[in-house]
Amino acid sequence: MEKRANYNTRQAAEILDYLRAAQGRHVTAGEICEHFKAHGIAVGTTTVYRSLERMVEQGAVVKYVVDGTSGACFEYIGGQQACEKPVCFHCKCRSCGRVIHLHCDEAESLGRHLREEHEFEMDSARTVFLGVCGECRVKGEEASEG
Amino acid sequence: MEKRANYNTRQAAEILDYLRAAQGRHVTAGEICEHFKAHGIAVGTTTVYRSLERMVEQGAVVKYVVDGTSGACFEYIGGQQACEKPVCFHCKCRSCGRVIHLHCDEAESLGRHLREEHEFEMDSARTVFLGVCGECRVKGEEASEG
DNA sequence: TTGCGTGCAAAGGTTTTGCATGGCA
DNA sequence: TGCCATGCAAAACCTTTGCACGCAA
Repeated sequence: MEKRANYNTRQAAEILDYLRAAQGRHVTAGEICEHFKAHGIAVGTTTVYRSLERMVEQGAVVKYVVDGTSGACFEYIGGQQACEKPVCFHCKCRSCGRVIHLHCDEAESLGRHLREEHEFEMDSARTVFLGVCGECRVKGEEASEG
Repeated sequence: MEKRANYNTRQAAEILDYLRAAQGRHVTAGEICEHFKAHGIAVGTTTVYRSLERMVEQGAVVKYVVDGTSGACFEYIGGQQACEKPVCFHCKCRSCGRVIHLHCDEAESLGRHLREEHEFEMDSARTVFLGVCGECRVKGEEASEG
């Protein structure tokens, strides 16, 4: 289905492994690089950035910017697109990292609106709504981070 | 009450002027610096960043981080009340990279829906709808892969 | 051979920090 | 006088680019 993924190189596999193991957490490119360095895993910085970029393009990974100064965050969502529903949105809590899956009409109608009124074709599989979930809001764990 | 705003310095006034004049548009710190330089207005880079930071703290300005590599965007909202109305949404074309800014009801109602039905408080300032813009769609530059 | 992924080193851009100066209450 | 904003220069960071090498088809 997908164009041949580049996950068959050792480096890409390492990156994906790390991403999978960290699922539910925010991971920056820098963090991955440090991890590799600390564990003697030979994967260069450039490769991390370029591989991540490809994975995002291919939809296996999503990228978002939580804070302009701490680097972009990446998250593996590769297997999550196996929803029967045609449209699936993801809401990610940036406090606890949990991802909520949505199949609601409102999101779909937003997509329709964007397409019809703004000529923008939203890619639901790759769009992540960032925010804070109910639990974390109650706990007031939101705190800081500009 | 309102801690004395730092708008009484010439520099802060210049920044605010620029921000007001650009209302409805997103402005980066770098853009402001360049503008000052181009017009012979003496305001240093450090001051721009620090003033912007204060204005954000004081609520006169909002800061968006749409893309980690192009600098944060700022927008003057000084006169507006701290209402439930999300300020702005962003649609990013992953073909040409352009970012479309939205202030539409549909996006707001999605935010409301998420809050009421899914207990999810979407952070509009950091959520980016990924997709393809009209122009690129027409050009068919997007290519398959999906 | 050809194409793609890799990696080092260096560049590019944004934002922050250190330290001293200047203005206003 | 005291506090805060300012500004220059340099540093710190994150990310991208140029160029050459190696591996797999």
